Amino acid sequence: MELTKDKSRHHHGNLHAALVEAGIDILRSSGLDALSLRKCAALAGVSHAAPAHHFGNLEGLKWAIAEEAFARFSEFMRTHAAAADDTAHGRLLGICRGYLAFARAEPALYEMIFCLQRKDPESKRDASTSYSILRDTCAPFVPPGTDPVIIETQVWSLVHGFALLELHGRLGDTPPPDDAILALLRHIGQEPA
Amino acid sequence: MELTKDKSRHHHGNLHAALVEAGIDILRSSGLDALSLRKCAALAGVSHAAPAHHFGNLEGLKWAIAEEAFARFSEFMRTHAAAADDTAHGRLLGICRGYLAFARAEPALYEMIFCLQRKDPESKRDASTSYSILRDTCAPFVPPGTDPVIIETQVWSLVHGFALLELHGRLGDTPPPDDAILALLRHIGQEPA
DNA sequence: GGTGTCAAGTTTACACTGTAAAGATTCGAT
DNA sequence: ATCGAATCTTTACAGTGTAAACTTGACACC
Repeated sequence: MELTKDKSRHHHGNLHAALVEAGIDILRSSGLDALSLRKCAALAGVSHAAPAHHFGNLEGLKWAIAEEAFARFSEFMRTHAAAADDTAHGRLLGICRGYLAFARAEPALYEMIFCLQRKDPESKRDASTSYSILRDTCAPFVPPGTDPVIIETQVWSLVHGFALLELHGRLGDTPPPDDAILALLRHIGQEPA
Repeated sequence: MELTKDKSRHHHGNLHAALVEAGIDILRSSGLDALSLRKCAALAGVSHAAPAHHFGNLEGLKWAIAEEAFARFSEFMRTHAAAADDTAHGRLLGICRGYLAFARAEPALYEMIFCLQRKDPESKRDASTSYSILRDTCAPFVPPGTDPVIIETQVWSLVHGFALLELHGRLGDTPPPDDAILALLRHIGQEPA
């Protein structure tokens, strides 16, 4: 993917993708606070007001980046889940470990995907970035008569919370190992003892 | 607490607290993106460069606000935990419900407390805002020979993740009820069945 | 082939932000 | 009473988002 446009041509051709790519580069190298419309424009070799034409405003660009980041997250999870375990618990632990691995490998993208807030309330896009891999992996643990969303949300909350506490430095210098936290999932879907 | 200073006097007297108070007001009414040094200064009736003298830069002000927010959170949790249940599980559920209640009542303050990132790495303050209420409440569930931090982190991760997923709108229009998610804690500290 | 239309970028402009530097004011210890 | 230091103001500057008017080029249509 070429980021900088051909200066001789007035039309870029694929500015939308180039700006998102530039944004991801900035996010990775300098973090969320460094992300700006003007820097993305400069990185794409385009005037500073060009991004507004494509995304409306900064929030629009951020959501476009989040969309692309979610696509990469999904692809990461798909390949990670390919290492299939034969037990349902093994698969569940596998995707949770993958989830944590992505959060650590791409912390800025992870926050864009799961923490970005919408200020435009009239935007019709649904913010619930549900991913079917989690649903499928949780399915074997849903007791009859209970809402599958409950089981999924329990798993998601535990892993998401652990990821963010660690990313935000709230767990001190030596956080507990992943499997110690994920051990709680051995009781997922069970009735109380 | 008077926010605006007496115009006749050059010294404010308690500008530090007044600026933090102004910041909390802005956070509550307009959210994190609206928080700025200049707005806090204006709300405190002081020149726009005054905050830098107290907090160094914007990040310093944010951490000062986070500190005050954490004090209020602690006070909230202390009074909330006062409604003591006689069982250890009842107490655990109680503080988790209180935690979620605070997150919903003060979402901006909650994010300041638990999500603010440090860019100044040389700052000596520890970001691990551990609160002893959680530790005490989790103590009865720590099996002999295991690190208490593991149990605390399991509880904290579940509740923190759930709170943030809901705050960030990732759980759709009808999130599962709190107790359905907290039901996972009935197995906290147990050996696998 | 000329023409109209429209999307894609550019230019210009403005208000707002953080932050640095230097000056003014006041407090407090001596 | 005086001097130093802390506190706040003033001034200045670079960077930011965003709106408006303008320019360029692509493309269908006759």
